Amino acid sequence: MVDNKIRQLHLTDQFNTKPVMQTDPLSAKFAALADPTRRAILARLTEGECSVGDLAEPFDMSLPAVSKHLKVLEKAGLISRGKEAQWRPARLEPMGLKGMAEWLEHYRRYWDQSFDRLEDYLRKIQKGNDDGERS
Amino acid sequence: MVDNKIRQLHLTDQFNTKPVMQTDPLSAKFAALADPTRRAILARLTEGECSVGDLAEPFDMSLPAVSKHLKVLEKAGLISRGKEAQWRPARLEPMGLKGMAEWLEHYRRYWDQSFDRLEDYLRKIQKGNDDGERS
DNA sequence: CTTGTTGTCAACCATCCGGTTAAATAAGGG
DNA sequence: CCCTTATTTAACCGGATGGTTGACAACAAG
Repeated sequence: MVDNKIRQLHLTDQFNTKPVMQTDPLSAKFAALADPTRRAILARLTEGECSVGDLAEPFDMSLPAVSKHLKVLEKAGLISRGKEAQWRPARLEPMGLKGMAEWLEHYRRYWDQSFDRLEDYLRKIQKGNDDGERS
Repeated sequence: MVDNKIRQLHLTDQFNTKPVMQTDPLSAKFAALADPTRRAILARLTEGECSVGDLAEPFDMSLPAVSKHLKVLEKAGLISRGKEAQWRPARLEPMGLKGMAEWLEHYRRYWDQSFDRLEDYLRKIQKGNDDGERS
């Protein structure tokens, strides 16, 4: 009970980003999009480059929070940041989503092409496959 | 100022699936894929229905861990589970990825179509857009 | 040089996440 | 019945995540 509180005394979040952390690029992209705020930010950026303050305005959320979201998106390669006087405008990184799109494309046949017939087919060969493997 | 935090304590992970937790379906799907193990499980399932034990075998990981991953994938609607004697085989849910594919499709033009020309274009209109908005 | 605006950094906090081990459940087969 | 096999549940642990507040850096303009 008490040890829970003591355990992490001098390691704060920004500090311990260094020790661990080797996320592959694809995971980083998926993780970045697994948050509605960040998806909304991306959507907003399709309308054009935008300052942090303007991005933060529609979200009931502090500025640092938005700043963190932007950092996540940037690390994932989905946006890039500029520097214009005291503004750090964010813009969409056009190729950012390509990796995911390619990954998804690999699975396209499972929903897209005549999937009702395919679904039957899948269940059939699946039955056949692992009946032999287990025992 | 912001009191939208319910903040309950003393709830362990399986138990507190009930109190809070209102993840939208799209976030759940992206989050589910933001883990290489789960993506590998999906890949494996394209080869056919598979038992938990067989799924766990290539990953140096305990059985409960795999079971949890499967639960995440199931909640995200990416797989479904069967019941065959004492086995609970998992199979790919063909329509599971469709939502994400549609979301991504919405951004397709940002990387796909003659993007080098488009990139220029983007930066241009972005500059123009928010010069007027701020100040 | 001071002041206001914009944004980040640092520390903190509660919850979530991905793993563990140990125990419980489910089903089949002597 | 008991035993074995397959899987889930429970409790726990440490790091990651998403938010907060407060301090500070950078720049523009009086």
